[in-house]
Amino acid sequence: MDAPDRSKRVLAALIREYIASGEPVASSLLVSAAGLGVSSATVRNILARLEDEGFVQQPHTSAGRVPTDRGYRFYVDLILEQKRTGRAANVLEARLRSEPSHGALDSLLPQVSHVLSQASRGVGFAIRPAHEAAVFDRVEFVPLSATRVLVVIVARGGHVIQKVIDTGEALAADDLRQAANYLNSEFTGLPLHRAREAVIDRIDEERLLYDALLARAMRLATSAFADLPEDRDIYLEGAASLVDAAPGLTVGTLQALVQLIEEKQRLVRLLNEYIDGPGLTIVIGAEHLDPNMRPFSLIASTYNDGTAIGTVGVIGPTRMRYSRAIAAVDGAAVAVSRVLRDQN
Amino acid sequence: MDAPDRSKRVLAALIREYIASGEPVASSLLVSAAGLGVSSATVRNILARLEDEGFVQQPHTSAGRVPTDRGYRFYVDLILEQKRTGRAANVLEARLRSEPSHGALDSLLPQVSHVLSQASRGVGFAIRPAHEAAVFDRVEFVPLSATRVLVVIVARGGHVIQKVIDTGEALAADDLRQAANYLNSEFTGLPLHRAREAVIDRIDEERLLYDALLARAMRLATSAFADLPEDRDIYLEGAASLVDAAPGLTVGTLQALVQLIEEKQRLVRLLNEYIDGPGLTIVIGAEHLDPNMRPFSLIASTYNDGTAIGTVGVIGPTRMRYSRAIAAVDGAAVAVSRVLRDQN
DNA sequence: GATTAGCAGTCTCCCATCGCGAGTGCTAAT
DNA sequence: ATTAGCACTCGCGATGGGAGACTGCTAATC
Repeated sequence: MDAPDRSKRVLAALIREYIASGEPVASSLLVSAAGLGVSSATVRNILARLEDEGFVQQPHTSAGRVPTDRGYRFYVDLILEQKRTGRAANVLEARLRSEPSHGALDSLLPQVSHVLSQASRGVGFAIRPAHEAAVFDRVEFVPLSATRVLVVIVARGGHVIQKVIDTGEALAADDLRQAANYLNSEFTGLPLHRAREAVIDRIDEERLLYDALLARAMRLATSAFADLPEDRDIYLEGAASLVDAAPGLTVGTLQALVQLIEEKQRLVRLLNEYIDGPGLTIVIGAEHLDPNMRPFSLIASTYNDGTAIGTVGVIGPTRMRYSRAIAAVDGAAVAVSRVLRDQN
Repeated sequence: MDAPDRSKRVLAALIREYIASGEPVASSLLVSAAGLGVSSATVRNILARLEDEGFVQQPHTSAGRVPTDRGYRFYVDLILEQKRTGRAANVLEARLRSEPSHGALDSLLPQVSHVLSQASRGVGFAIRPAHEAAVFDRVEFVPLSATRVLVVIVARGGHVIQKVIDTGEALAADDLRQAANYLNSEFTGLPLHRAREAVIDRIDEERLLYDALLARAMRLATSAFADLPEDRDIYLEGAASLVDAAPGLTVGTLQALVQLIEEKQRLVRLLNEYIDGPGLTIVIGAEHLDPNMRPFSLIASTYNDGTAIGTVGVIGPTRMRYSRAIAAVDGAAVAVSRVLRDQN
């Protein structure tokens, strides 16, 4: 192993070649394609070594080599070392800013998922920050029928959460307005989960017993803040392109994929298992916990709007254009963060 | 053709058999399974005739028969003749009513799509009524930031439509409230599209020039009612089960399917092409306009809440349990309509 | 001691061949 | 009109052989 450097160059070249062609790569092809000044026999020796080490593998004895997931991991780490994220971020940022939109997440994220899907050969996605992290700004009650009320919670940054509650008692529009005013004067600025706790604490205070208005406000607040939908809006595009990669996929795998698209919240759960901090998260093939995801790689990164954290990323076949995809995901995360921060 | 009646019985039996087994049906099997008192040779004669007429077909010379799409059409029409919709509707209705929900569409429709997906071997879906048909009840403006306002339009029946608009001028909470009050007093009870027209008419009236409040209200109303999101909420379940039917499907077909799930609005567009009135719509295999949909059948029906019309239905392989699926879809439409009407 | 040319070996892929079995169509008898 | 009987057809799976693609190994070379 006295020329580990050359080994690495060969491995990288092989992976690039395989990503481009999809065919097992022969030693002779490596010699001509990647201009290393050695013979195919030498390359064969190197490849044999790489195979022992688990970076490549032969579909069958007389075939060329194909990267293993471990090989891809090496390649990805190599890319991460020399990453220059700048370009992609700037291009995307310019594009996002040029949008005739309010620059709100609603218009940003679909575009991001679109761009990401094109950069990889797979599914691009973009997920909103979770409600929990949001900061309570204001609540508004809109009466729908005698006892049903639409609760509109406005979070800092203009993000809106809503749900319908049943009050169990008939409330006049005025009652609702008073309650809203009270809650808005009391709880503004608290993170949502803190606000919920604060409401619960307050309920124990005795003066509630004597103040009907207060009591009503707190009852409303309790059901308004309870069970906020866990759903995080998620934009997703390009699933159809994954079907191209399908030939050779298990039925189970294909189903896992379809379920991921059909019930988007699954994706959120999947990501929660992996992401533990800001920055890039990359999970390659066999590194997946769910066996059905093993034919795929996941590249994700987080953006934040100053308070809350959202996610953007890509799911594609393990044979993915990593270099491009990583730049795109990383760039998208940076671009979205920047656009959002300028907003507030 | 002196015993067309027997032909029909044979055809129906063959289709039932094929739907159950998925295997080409042999003449001998038909004799034993469907108790017609004739020999297999006779059945073969009948089958030869049915094949000439295009109702069945042989995968290859020495195989049993498989129904054609035309055969399925015959079968479906047969079912429709003797349909007794009652049972399924009642079972489902009981189930929907027992829900601890507010009986709102939000909780009704997911359940419907679930039930329908189980009844067929495919995708069950349920679509909300289009906004356009909704009747305007009340509007509410919730300020988000200096110039951004959340518009909440409440339709008769408690259905909520919302969008964010940019007012272009800073408006105080009081301004917004006055505007809302004015709009609510003027336009309540109008169908949404009529309300929009009414606003436009009103703008031409000259007194607007002299009344700042009025002018502001109409400006708000204009952007509030314009470009209401066309998106019709759509609940969909069971896409993964269609993948089972996949072996033998074209890549294009599989992609069409995935796109239908990924971008649900496509389904709405698809349905718009077919549905022209209330009641059952059934499109079988080759009857589809989109070639990629030809491996599938679609069964849909409409429900209505007194004013607006929504859709429920099923998409599955042409080899579908039609009898069960039709009963389920029809029943679901009836059940949803009944539950909704009792609500109002 | 690393590299390389050359060559034998291996394995896939493609094609043709060949029974087997299933189920038909046809014919002749009822 | 129905039916029994039988020859026939065709798909399917197994078998085998030839071509081609790359490799691993050996022995020569720098």
